[in-house]
Amino acid sequence: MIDYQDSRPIYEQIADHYKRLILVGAMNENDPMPSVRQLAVELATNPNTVQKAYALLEREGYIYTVRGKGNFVRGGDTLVENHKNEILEKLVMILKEAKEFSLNLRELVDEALGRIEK
Amino acid sequence: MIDYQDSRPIYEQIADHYKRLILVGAMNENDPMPSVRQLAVELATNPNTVQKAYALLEREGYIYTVRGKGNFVRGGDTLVENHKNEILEKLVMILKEAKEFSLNLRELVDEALGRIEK
DNA sequence: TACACTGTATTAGTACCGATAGTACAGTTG
DNA sequence: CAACTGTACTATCGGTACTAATACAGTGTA
Repeated sequence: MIDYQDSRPIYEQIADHYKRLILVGAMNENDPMPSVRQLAVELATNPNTVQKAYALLEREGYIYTVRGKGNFVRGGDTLVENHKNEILEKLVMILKEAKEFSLNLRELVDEALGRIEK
Repeated sequence: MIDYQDSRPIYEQIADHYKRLILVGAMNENDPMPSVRQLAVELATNPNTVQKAYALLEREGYIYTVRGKGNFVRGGDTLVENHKNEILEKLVMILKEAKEFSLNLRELVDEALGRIEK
């Protein structure tokens, strides 16, 4: 699951992995996350690294923590909605840049969509 | 021109500044760039930092260097075209992610465009 | 209560990056 | 030759990101 060739930090890879599982519906509300220690052993990394990943996920609203018990998946449509907004934000940023340089936004978007459909 | 509050490195800010000037047409083909040493003095920074910015601009095709003479703006439509492609790439990346999570691309794009028009 | 599990906090080591500095080299122009 | 261009290389300093080791703290249960 961890790709050491990948330049992205381990904690980020872990976070993204579970973010994906949750958004896709492979994990549901209140499902327990693996314990910090257990996952650290599995991934042959340090509990702190896992913890950093979990902290990130918590900040972004994907999981919640109960001291002494564990981490659990936070459910609801809010998650999907938040994720959608994240993507929307990025999209707006890029399009704003394009607009600054007088590019034709519609044309740009259509071209992009075209490349994906295939 | 340099914003020390900005977390982005100085050399990147310099590069972006001139990239913008060139793309917008404020600088034209074969216009001379300020000399490395001169610009360093102006910006109260180090010649090496400016050089790093110029090296970046050269790698990306925005300027060309003539040993002993200086750096000059590389012109032509290629630049605008390249920049457009850069943006297009980013756009495709984001939309691909959105698609993975079964988001409605058209809807997403329209929402983004809507936010910009204002 | 004791133990085994959970997460939390602190500190330390390592590595990398950005910026600066100094110095030396090389081509161009007048 | 002098004064300007860019180029190359090395060294250093400071900050920050990442990971690790270790100790601390809450929860649940036999």
